[in-house]
Amino acid sequence: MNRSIALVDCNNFYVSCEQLFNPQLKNKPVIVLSNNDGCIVARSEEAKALGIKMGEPWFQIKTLARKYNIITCSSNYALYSDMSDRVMSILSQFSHSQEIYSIDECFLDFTGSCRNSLTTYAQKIYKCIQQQTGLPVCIGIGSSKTLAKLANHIAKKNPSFQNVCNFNAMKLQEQNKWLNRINTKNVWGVGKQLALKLQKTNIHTTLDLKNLYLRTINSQSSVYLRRIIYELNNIVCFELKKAAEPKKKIICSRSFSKRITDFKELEQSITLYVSHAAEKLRQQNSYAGSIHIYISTSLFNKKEPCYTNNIIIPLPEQTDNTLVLTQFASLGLRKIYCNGYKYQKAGILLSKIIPRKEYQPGLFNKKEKRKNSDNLMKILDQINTKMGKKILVVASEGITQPWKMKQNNKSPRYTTNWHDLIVANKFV
DNA sequence: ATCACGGTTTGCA
DNA sequence: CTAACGTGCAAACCGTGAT
Repeated sequence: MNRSIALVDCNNFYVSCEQLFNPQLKNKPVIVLSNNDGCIVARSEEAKALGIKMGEPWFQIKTLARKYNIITCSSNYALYSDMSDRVMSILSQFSHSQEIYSIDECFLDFTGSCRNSLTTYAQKIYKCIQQQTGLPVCIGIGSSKTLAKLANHIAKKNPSFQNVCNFNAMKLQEQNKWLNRINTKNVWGVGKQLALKLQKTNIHTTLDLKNLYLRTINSQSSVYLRRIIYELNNIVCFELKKAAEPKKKIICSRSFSKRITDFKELEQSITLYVSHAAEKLRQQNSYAGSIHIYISTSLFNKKEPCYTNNIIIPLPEQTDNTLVLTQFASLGLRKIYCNGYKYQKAGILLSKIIPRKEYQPGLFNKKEKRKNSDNLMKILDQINTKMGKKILVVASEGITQPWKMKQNNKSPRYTTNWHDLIVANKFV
């Protein structure tokens, strides 16, 4: 049976969230910046029209921004993830199967529903999200995830579709006509490099790629590309993932707002990152067997002396204990730290991750010790959940963190923080 | 010749 | 006045030592 898979994607999600709580931003060029106010990660339609590109470094377009009165926001993840939760929760009510793919998009399975009515049903979903959250979304429907993504792309670019594009309600000829207008680099899983490679073999449009189907059996293309081609031909290769699979690696890294030379400050940042990663580790019920620490000077600044170093520390036994992990992290940092450099970035990586239930204690390990550690972490997480994040922290995170990322223009956390809401209201 | 392993690079979103 | 460019993850790739 042909599947009916929908991809729901919020339009310019971060910008739309900002506009929601500050209506003055509507119909204006607005952009949202990445962490540390580094690069552009979201643009309103008006900002796109001015030629501002995704991923561009902010400082490079500063003059342009001033000239056109482009409104610039730092990213406010507390706000975006809360709005995302609301959207996802509403969407979950429309389907028996939902995969949350990213902060602003999810797949819904509609296989089995009546085909003719699915477009109308999607319109209803659109209206419901609009009414209950105020956020605009687009919905693409196709018989595979890859096609759903493409249908969504078409709905986004062509206002005549009124936010919904349903490939499954379209004649094959018409579908192909649309695919022929889309460059391969817009296909899910095809990036800059693969698109270039395809181009060299004279494959330019998504229809070209789709038509490789019959010729692909013994071709040199990778398994991954073949799956994409199958999916374009209505054969499902990527199923919806019901539950998030546990991560095999957990990374936490940040750039600093100012260059760090001091060991103590580097140690603070590393401690913070380890705490964060360990929290994630515990959320997915895993232990890590190894921790990786790395530090580096700026990759872009050619004038300053360059130094990067890293160390991998195998842990004597797998753990999720923040205190144990931070201790090993500090030891590692001491080994790779070199005095006299201006550090721009630090990060940590947890690997050799195993499910907690697969843990095998060493021959001489005391069972109680493990139990105590588990309980301590449980209480730590419970307190931080109940009393607010960061009520309990490891002391070596430091009190003030002068290196913390730059966010010069962050909006209030309207939906998750009373204090922010009160402050916001005073200015209205 | 082949495999497992682990570090490094590449690619994508 | 100057300098300023994000993050997370998996898969592919590649060298090494063991069998």
